[in-house]
Order: sequence, then C-alpha cells, then structure tokens
Amino acid sequence: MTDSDPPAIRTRFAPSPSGFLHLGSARTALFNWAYARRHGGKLVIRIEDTDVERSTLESEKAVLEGLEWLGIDWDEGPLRQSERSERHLAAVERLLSTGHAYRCRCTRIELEERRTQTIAAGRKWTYDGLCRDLELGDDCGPHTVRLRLPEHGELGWDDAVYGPSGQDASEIGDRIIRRSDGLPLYHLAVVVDDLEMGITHVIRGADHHPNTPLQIALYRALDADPPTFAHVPLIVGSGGKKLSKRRDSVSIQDFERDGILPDALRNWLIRIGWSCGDQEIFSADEICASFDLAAVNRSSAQADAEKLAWLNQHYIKELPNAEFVAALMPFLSQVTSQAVTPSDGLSQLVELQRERGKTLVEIARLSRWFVNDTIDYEEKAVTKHLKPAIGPPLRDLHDALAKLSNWSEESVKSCFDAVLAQHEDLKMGKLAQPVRVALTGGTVSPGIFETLAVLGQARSIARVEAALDLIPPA
RNA sequence: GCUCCCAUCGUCUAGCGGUCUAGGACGGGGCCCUCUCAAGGCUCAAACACGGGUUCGAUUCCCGUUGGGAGCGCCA
Repeated sequence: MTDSDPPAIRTRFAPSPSGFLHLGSARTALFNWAYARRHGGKLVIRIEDTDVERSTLESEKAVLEGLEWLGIDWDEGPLRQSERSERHLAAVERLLSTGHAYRCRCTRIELEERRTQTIAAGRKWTYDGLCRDLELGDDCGPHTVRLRLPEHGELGWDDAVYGPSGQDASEIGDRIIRRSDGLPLYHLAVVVDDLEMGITHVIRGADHHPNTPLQIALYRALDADPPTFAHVPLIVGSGGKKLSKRRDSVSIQDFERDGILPDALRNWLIRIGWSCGDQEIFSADEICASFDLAAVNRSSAQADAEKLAWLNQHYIKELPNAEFVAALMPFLSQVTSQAVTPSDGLSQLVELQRERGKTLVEIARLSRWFVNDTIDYEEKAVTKHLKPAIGPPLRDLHDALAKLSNWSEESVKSCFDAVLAQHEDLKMGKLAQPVRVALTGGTVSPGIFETLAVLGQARSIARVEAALDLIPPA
C-alpha cells in the first residue's frame, strides 16, 4: 500500500449491552454491515460496557445472538470498551500535557447551582470556565478533567447523510472527559476507540448528531482527522412517538418469538430510511450490492408492522421445504402436547399452509388439526355444518372413502363426485364444509381434497366417523 | 427554555426547477377466481403541512409559521 491508496473502509457497531438487541440498534448494525460489505471493508463490534450497572455478560450474549440471527457477521471483535480504559486515560494525559485539557475543582453541587441559575435566566448552560485558567496540578484535590474548547469557531463536518453540519464551539463549552473518580467519559472513550481501531466511517443513530461537534473537538485536540460521520434517522413508533417497550416490539427476540423470519426482518429494516428505486425485496446479497449512504433519508420513520407481515409471508413462500419444516417445528410444538416429528405428511402440509399465514405462529395455529390427534371442535362450526340433513351423504362419502385402495387427491375427489351425483340437491360447498369440520374441527383449511390427502386414509375416515356421531338426530 | 434536525398518499418511499393530471410498495375499497381460508389476477380511492419570496415556471431553491424529533450530565 502506498500513501495515495484510500484507507480500507472500516465501520463499527457499538452497542451497549442492555439485555437485548433493540430494533433501532439492529438497523444501525445492518447499515454498518451493508456499507462495509458493499465496499469490501471490515465491520468491527465494540461493546460499550462501561456502565457496569447495566452491563452483564448475558445481555452481551443476547445482543450478539440477535446479530447472528439477522445474518450480520463481523470481522473483528467483540472488543469491550471496559477493557480499554488505560488507553482512554492515556489520551487524557496527552490532552493535559498539550494544554487541550485542564483540571477542574468545581463540585457537582456548585455546578448544579450555577446551571439552574443560568437556565432560570433563560440561557443555555455551558461550563462557565471558573477553573479554566487556574492551571491546577494533579495535587489540587478531588477534580475532574475538562476539554479546553476554543472560545469560538465552527466545529463542523460533512455528514454523509445530513450534509454540512456543525455548531460553534461556544455552544458546547468545556466538557468533562475524566470523572473525579478517575474514569473516562463516554465521548472521550468513543473517540479514542474509533481512532485507535482505525474506523473510517461512523454510522450511528441520529440521536448522536448533536453530540458530534464535541467529538470533532476531541479529534482536533488529539491532532487527528475525524472519520466520516453518517447519522441515520431514528425509527419511531406509531404516531411518530418514541418506540415504547410497552406498545411496540422493540427487541429482535420479540420478532423471532412471534414467528418472523430473519430474512424478512432484515429486509424490513433495510428499507426503513433507505430505498433503491422501486425495489422492495432485498436478499442479503442484494443489500450488500446496492446499499448506499447517499440514499439514506433524513427524516425519522415509523415502523410498519403490516409491511413486515407482508415481507414475512413473502419469505415464507420462498423458503425451501426442509428449512420451512425445521423453522416451523418449535412453533408446532407450542400448539400441541404431542411430540412433533418431521414426516412426509408434514412436508406436504407445510406446502399447503405457506400462503395461508403471515407468521410461523399463525401457520402453526392453522396446522393444529394435523399435529393433534384430538380435535378441538369449534362449537359454531359444528352446529352450522353438522346438521341432520348432511348425515346420509356424509355416510356415503365415508363408505366410499373407506373402500379406496389408493389414497390421493384424485381418488378422494372421485368419491366426492360420486356422492354429489347420488344426492342431486347437494352442492360441493354443502358437502365440503361438513367434511372440513370433521377433519379439522373448524371451517378453515387448505382445499378439502388436499386436506384429506395429507391427513391420510385412516385418520380421515376416523374423523368423518366421529363427525357422524356429532350429528344430532333428525 | 436554549441549540440542532426533520416535513410528499394512513405507513415506507420515488422525485434532486418544466418529464407531476406526483410514480412504486404495504394497508384499505371493488371485481374476478373459488369447497372454506388464503394466495393470485384486474381495478379504485388516497399525499406535495401553511404563508411569503426567488424564477418565465416551484413538490423541488430561500425565509417565516405550524407540527414532529433529538441533544443540552462527573449516563452510554
């Protein structure tokens, strides 16, 4: 590599491990991943776990598993920010020695007092600089360290999404970068980490946009070039309000539990705040081939569950049979107390149910009649369709079905044809629904011949027989 | 309160001064198909927040209003 080569692209995803992978974080991760993949770069994972109160190993695991489930793979990490505090502190010392930072003795209570006064006077609070020129040494007692900002001057950058952005240094004020207990603060840690990890593109939520001027100042004080920043619009809930844990599904695990396919969720997320012509369906490869920061929107977007459902059904319809059966298995187990095992019948059933449900949960629910030997009859269905008049034709159908020596959609259909011919006033609909109730307990199922075929002769006949007994006497 | 950001159908979006009687998708309505439910096909309704400029011409550029959002910690 020569000096003129552009540096290889390195993006990062830096979640704080708060118990689960949040929807918004997941999309940020996806954008970082897509951008790195698109440009042959690397994605680095860094766990921002300096908040010991909230950070646990389990929650870190949950976040990582969420990424894997979504199909997001990374090249380096996970690194832990908590293990890098020496590097952060070294940077503070450097800043101190170059005069870009100074020690501050102001206490929390003093600060709080001055802040409330300023705000009461209707002014924005920035540090008033009391310790700024005191040139306090390390022996000055309990103290924090503050970054020394220029009095004035634009702290600007060209955001890859928002375009030219920035704020005047006077709006920021001298901010604390090392706490009085000696621990580094977030903004300092982030800048040092991104710098030392060689991150070229910081793609993160737009909630960080207002924090960026401070970080620009930090890069300058550290005598380093800032990376490219790209702030992506926030995902909001219905009504444009903040996503709430109560109202909305906010954790990736929620979607998995609700029977959403990872391909569908990934497709849904990538299209929130980003588009590529009229294309709606994006495979992982297509995302990697076409994702572009310049096409990212600037306004926050609502998460639309209906669109996700549609995408999910689309991917359900495309899933290879074996994968579909495997994906459905745990959901089937939830709707029956019987053991569910893969079988030819199950493989066939799944083909019939593909287009009848939008989630795995829904498809499992629609398939209860197949995996359960005991039928839950819907009372309304029974009283409506199992009436005395249907007794004789149903009996005839039963007998015809019982005589069949080869069991198939075609042979079963011939039995229906025969019964219909025998009973002149009987229409297909009048016969099919009672049979459907007999087989499934309800009024909803795939085509009646297909349902019979997949259920098999023995089970079908037994169920029709049982239904015959449910018909009240005339 | 202060600073910053955002603003096209209900929702996600296309549009980068004339191509806009504003396109696509989800959702909604209707029709067709039909043994139920779906799926599928066809079809309809639905938006440039408002007010000023700039311009021969604004959805597109500028300013303001309104509405939303974010940030203002010895949290991350």
